[in-house]
Amino acid sequence: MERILREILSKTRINDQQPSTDSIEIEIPKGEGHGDLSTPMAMGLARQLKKPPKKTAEDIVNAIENKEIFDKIEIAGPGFINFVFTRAFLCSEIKSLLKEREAFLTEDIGKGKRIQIEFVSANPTGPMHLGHGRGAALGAALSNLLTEAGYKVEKEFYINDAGGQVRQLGLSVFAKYKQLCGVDYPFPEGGYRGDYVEDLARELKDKYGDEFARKDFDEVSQTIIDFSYLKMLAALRKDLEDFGVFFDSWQSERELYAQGEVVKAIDDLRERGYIYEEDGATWFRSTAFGDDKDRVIVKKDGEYTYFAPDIAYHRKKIEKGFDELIDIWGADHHGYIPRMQAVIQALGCPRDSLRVLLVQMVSLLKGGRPVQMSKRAGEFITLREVMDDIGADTTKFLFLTRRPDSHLEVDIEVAKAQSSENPVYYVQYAHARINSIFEKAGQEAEKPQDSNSKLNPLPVTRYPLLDFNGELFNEEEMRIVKKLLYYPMLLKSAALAHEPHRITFYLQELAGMFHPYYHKYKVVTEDAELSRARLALCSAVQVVLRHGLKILGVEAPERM
RNA sequence: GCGCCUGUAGCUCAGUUGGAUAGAGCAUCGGCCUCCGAAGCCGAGGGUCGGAGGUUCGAAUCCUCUCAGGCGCACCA
Repeated sequence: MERILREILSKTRINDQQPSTDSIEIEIPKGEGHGDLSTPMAMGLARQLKKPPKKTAEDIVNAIENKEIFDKIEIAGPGFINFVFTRAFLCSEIKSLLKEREAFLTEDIGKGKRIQIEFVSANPTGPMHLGHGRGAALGAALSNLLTEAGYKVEKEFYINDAGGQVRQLGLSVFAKYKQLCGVDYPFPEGGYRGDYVEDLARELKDKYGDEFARKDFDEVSQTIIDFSYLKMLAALRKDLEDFGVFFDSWQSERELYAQGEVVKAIDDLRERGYIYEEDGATWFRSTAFGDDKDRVIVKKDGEYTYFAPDIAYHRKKIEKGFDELIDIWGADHHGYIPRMQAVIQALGCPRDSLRVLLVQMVSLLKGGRPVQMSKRAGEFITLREVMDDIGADTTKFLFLTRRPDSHLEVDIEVAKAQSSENPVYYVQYAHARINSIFEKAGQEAEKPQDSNSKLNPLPVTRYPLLDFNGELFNEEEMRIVKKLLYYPMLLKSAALAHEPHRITFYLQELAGMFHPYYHKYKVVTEDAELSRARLALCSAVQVVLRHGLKILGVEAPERM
């Protein structure tokens, strides 16, 4: 309905000026009594035209040609124009929804533009914590959202398999392995201490026996490191899949080195004039694009800094020809944004072709007490544990009911206690409930009817009920109708803002309208025509719930 | 010291990119299953939007200052 209103408004001429389609703001009024949709456009226009807002609003209203779909158009407050649609129009929109489904719910704002989203990218040196889970839930939901909005999305995981981290893992496993072989060996400073390190050592011994017991780490480091990190990577992947998160592409850091991408990237920047040597090191002039200081990419000792492969990595992303890049990082990396955007600009791309979304940390509580989350200490709660405790759907929903940049506290005890009354079930329950309404309707339809029943004898869940009489809708039903018709607007704004959590809230609101309605009115009644109308509404609610849940990556169960 | 994020109901959080009278879920209290699913419904209480100025038709939202918490400020990854 927003689309149609926008079209109508864009055709109005005020003082020979035609407002551009994009400049027209259309809002969902907060409270009732301000129309079904409203626009503050007169207030903005009034300033330009130097006329009173109310007068401008009148001019706009007078310029509207096609008024049949409106029941009422009011000018209110300082100059809002409030639109009330006719029941017939709203119902015809619901019919379109039932008929066109996804096509009705979504709008192609992406126009096939290609976006790459890189997220999680957890080091393969240990299990994922809740912060990774938050990033995973967000990245997956965002890519679903943007896909629905008409973008071509690629999901990528960057594997840090080249640096000191995986070496540290290898060293830790090696130390444990030696100990298992009965050889005294010091555990590395700052090594990884989790139980999984011992598990890896044991698996290593199972596979290779005492083969490495008398060797130095340097002699066998590659084998040990590869063995360890590949196992960890496989575990990460399994956890992510069980969490319902899948990637299209896995980019290895090592591969960037092996294929000469790192050297190429530095050469490229050098040609563009952003590389210089000083104090025996090689620097990238990131200050040219607003960074605090220039950054070293090759150290005095000839080693690359971590930043070098990151440059190569992002250069490769650009080469792949994406229209927009999105990186989802933990908030503790926010200091890298300026230098990464400097890279993008140095390579000739506009600054905002890379958008970095920060996911704030998740602090974990257990019965009100903070849990230390250090890998060193070896005690931390993993995404896997939480998932196993309260379920993947609940966990995802939990993350997606928060803005990504809000600091999130999760009390694991509370989460467990609430798992059976979690908001996710509230939404899923509405979906399942509608399903059982249709089962009931199906049974009723199969019963031998004595007289004039017009219930559709077909399996009603599979076929949209296009033939219903919207005149029969009561006030509550009309409110649900409008709520459903707001969904496409919401989806669009969520996609533009890159904020999937808006969908989560919408779904709770929609379910929050459906459940009371269900309690108050019977859907399947003696009155066949009324039943058809109500079933149509239920079907529409279900279509929207299913669509929203799908974007969030949460199951829409038929039964619970 | 500098930078980024966050301060909204007892708790956890939304607030449509500056819109109209600030919302939800938990928690608390009181009710509802012969009736399409009680993972549900109905009702009640609860607020100086951290604080102070400013911008304008209009501010929880934008600007300045300030207080509190978190996180960053490497030739570590």
